[in-house]
Amino acid sequence: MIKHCADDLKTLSDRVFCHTREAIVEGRIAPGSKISEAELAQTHGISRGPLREAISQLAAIGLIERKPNIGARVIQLSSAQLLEIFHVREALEGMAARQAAMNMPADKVNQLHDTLRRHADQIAQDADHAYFQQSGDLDFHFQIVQGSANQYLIKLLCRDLYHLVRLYRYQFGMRSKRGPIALTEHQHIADAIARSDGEMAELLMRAHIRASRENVERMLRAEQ
Amino acid sequence: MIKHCADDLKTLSDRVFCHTREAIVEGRIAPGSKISEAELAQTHGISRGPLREAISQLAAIGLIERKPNIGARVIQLSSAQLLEIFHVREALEGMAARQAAMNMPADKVNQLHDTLRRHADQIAQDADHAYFQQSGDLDFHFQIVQGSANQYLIKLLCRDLYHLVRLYRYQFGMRSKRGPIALTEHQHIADAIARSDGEMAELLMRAHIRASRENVERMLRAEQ
DNA sequence: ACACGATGTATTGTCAACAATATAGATGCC
DNA sequence: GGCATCTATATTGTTGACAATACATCGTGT
Repeated sequence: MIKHCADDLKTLSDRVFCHTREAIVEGRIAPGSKISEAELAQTHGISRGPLREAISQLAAIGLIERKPNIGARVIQLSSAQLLEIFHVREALEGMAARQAAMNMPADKVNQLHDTLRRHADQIAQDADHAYFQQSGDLDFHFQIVQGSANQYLIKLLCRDLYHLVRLYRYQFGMRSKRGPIALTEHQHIADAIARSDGEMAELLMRAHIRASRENVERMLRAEQ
Repeated sequence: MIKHCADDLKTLSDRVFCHTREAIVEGRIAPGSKISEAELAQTHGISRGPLREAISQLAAIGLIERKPNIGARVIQLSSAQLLEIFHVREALEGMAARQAAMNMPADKVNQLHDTLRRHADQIAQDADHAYFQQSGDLDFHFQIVQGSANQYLIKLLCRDLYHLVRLYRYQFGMRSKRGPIALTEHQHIADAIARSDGEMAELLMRAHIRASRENVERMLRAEQ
């Protein structure tokens, strides 16, 4: 299970940043809603100084949009933006999978397989695969990105992009039947990494994300 | 020529962010040097409030590192980090070139060719190709990324990564003889985009960045 | 009834003082 | 002499008040 907030957050702005990020991502703060500095400061019991820094950070990772003298709003992903994110993920995570195949140490590969076994169990039990889709999926992707050993890539994906992914899952609230299929794809990717087959790992990862995107596209079309 | 600072920067923190970013990227603030809030605030004639927001933003784009209760330092790119950035660029700009081949409007393609003609002139005149390497090269890459029409990708590259690229060029101060070769590669990429050959555009862009990286690797080896 | 402008209110941007933490230097001890 | 500890200083984190900007309300004229 991923820990989204480090627990050694020393400054107020870091703590509020992290809490507010989770609140946004989990939909407790509605998409598109305005963020009032005074109000948020009061709910957290802090002054506006550190709060504004937290808001800056949230804007930096793209979760809120800020306009000078006007204020900050939680972003509302359009379907176009959603697909953009998928395209970027395809490029970056494809690369991550390739690098992971080359750099991931044996014990981390074992951990990856453990994770997948847990996911298989959960899918067997959980009829509508809610857990897997919301949290387990990202768990897998996280581990691979971490395995790439490219710090810049890790920061890009784990610090910024994945929170947007989490946000859209709440915003669009999609629940496909892809759970079991996705798990199989995950297993094939993990196998390629285990054999240090970077080429194949990238190919499979790209196909996996593309399939996920195409699934979303279908659902978007069906929606209207 | 790229404009790095928008001129409608309404708030103090935005202005100081932009100025300081340029100062760091151009080496006027030494890599690794500590950033004193009081000092910087005084030189800009502002108070520490907005200055701290500017520092947060600089940390968000990765130009400085900040530790709670200790302070902020300008980053000092290790050669390993430099190569990481090249790898990420290869993936992202490869994708950008492919998308640009599909989405770039005709007039923008013409502009791209104009830029390359100007670069050819400059290389013919400027014996050591200083201009081209420092500024012209990024000019070309900027236009292609813009042509991808993927807003998230554009933000990723233009807002964050390119400033790191500019920084390393000052930090490592490399001056290779690749100018003319790079220009040729640029022309081939532009041609592929003009024919809407996305596959080829990506291939050529990746090769171009890879060649650039390998050149840097050679120079790093030669240095020690 | 509608458009435009003035006024008052709410919100954001900025500042200067205060609190908390870390760094540097001096002192004492082994 | 080297090391730990305590103290003084400098730097960062936080706060509440003030200034500037945007928004809503009301009024006026056509």
